[in-house]
This record gives sequence, structure tokens and C-alpha cells, in this order.
Amino acid sequence: MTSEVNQQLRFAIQKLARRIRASSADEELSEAQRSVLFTLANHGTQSLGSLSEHEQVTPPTMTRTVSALVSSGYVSSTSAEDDARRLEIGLSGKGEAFIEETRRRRDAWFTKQLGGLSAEQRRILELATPILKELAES
Amino acid sequence: MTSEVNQQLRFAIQKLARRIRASSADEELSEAQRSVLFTLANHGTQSLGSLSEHEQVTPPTMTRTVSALVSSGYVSSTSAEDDARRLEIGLSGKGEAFIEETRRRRDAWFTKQLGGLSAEQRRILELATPILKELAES
DNA sequence: TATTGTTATACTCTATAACTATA
DNA sequence: TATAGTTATAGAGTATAACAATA
Repeated sequence: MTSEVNQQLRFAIQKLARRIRASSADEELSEAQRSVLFTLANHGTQSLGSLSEHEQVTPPTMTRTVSALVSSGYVSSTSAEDDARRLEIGLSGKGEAFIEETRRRRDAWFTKQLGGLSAEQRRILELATPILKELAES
Repeated sequence: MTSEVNQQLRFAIQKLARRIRASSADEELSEAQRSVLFTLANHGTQSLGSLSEHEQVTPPTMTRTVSALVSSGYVSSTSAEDDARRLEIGLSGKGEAFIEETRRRRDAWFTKQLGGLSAEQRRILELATPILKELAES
């Protein structure tokens, strides 16, 4: 693969990712708050320390982010039964609804974009999908 | 294209974009500062107002971001000859070197990732590249 | 008067240090 | 003593309002 294609592929991926993100823009939650909701959706209920590691922020920062999400009703936070120091933080029904709505919007935007392609172009993207997945995960 | 492929392609693109970004991580400049440097590299010397529109921040914010970049030597800022109100903000040699270095790092990371693929997989990505570009720009 | 950019001020997000509660 | 999380405090980045300089 030529260096030219390498660059164009990179640029296209970066720009596309920005546009996907923008397609579900939302004034209600901060980026950090949204990110926590996605982490809870993808990795399940967990402690504050675990969340702060995953999000690569310090525990005090995660305390604030989670407090805001509890106040606005997107997550629940309860002490663990076996260890009163530990919090168990999970999505509430409102949090789950938010995740679904965000995914729905991104899906809708992306589907619309794909609709502008030919059948042949879509076929190539289907072939490329597992390869891009491999690149992203290796 | 099935909804399943749509989602997988979206996820792969978002994750890959995050990894490309992380591959050129840098402690020296803030995200806002880096973004301004890329805008100047891609769209050339321009006024502060033009920059603030492009970056979608307010002029006072851009004043601060640009001041920091001038202090650290990444950009130059001079009054326009035909209108003393307007600033002409452009990359300095150091700014250009930063852009080149960042691109080089991302390129190197991406090339390494591509190296793990088969010739057939790379061929498919070559075919997919202009299609992804079209998706990103339509 | 209108436009371009800056200064004053306040709010949000983040971190480090010191603390409380529990194990 | 060690661990999980919080509170106190400070620094960075951002916005709105008011301002200065130029057109």
C-alpha cells in the first residue's frame, strides 16, 4: 500500500469519526459524562476506582463526574454489600435510554450516508469492515 | 448493508480514530493548540476571527490560545497591512516542524498496523479508501 | 457606527494533597 | 495499616460582557 493511500485512509477515518461524533451532539451532558455512560453500557456496573482507571482520570475527578450523573438521574450509585467502602455505579433507566438514543442517532446518520453509495461501494465496505476492526484492535 | 455491518463499521472507525490520535500523543500542547496548528497547516494563514469560527470557539478564547502559541513559538501573529485591526496568524518554522512530526508519528503507527495485514486485505482497504473519503465528505 | 480583537470576570473540568470511613 | 472514596484548593480552558482600536 502506497504512503499516499495510507494517509488518505487515515484522514478519511479521522474525519468520519469526527462527523459520527457530531451527528449525536448533545448539550445536556459533558464529554466526560457521556464517556462514563458508554463505559458503563459496554463494561457494566463497576466501582468508582475502576471507572477512574478506565477513563484515565483521578478518583476526585470521577467523584465529581459521577455525582453530576447521579444528580441528573443517569446513573445509580450504591455501597457494595460486602464492602461498604466500595461504590457500585451503574446505568439507570434514563442512562440506558440515553445510550440507546445516542446510538440510534449515530446509526441514522451513518445509514443516511451509506444510502448515498452504490451497491458495489457498499459491498466493498462490507469486506473492509472486519479488516478495519482488526486494525483497530491489534 | 445490514444494520449489523453498519454498527461494526462505525465502531471500528471510531476506535481506529482514537488509536491514531493516541499514537501521536504529546504533552507539550493542549488539544485546542494542536487543533489550531492543524487548521493553519490545512487552511493557511488567517485572521483570529476566522480561526475562532473554524475552531468553533469564541474570539476571547482564541486570543488566549493564539497568545500561548505565539509565546511558545509555534505561530506568528502580525497586523495586516491593509487593516490594522486584523491579525494574520500563521505557522512558524517550529509550528511546521510540529505538524510534520505529528504526521510522521501517525503515519508510522498506521503503517505498522497495516503491515500486519495480508496483501489481499490491503487491496480491499485501497478500494475502500475513496469510499470512506466520500462518506466523510458528503 | 460597524468590525476586529482584548480585558475582566466567572464557571467548568481537572489535578494534587489532605482527609474520612471501612477493612 | 491499607484501601475506597471525598473534600479542599489551585490551575487550565472556556464563555459572556464590557472595552479599545481601527475602519
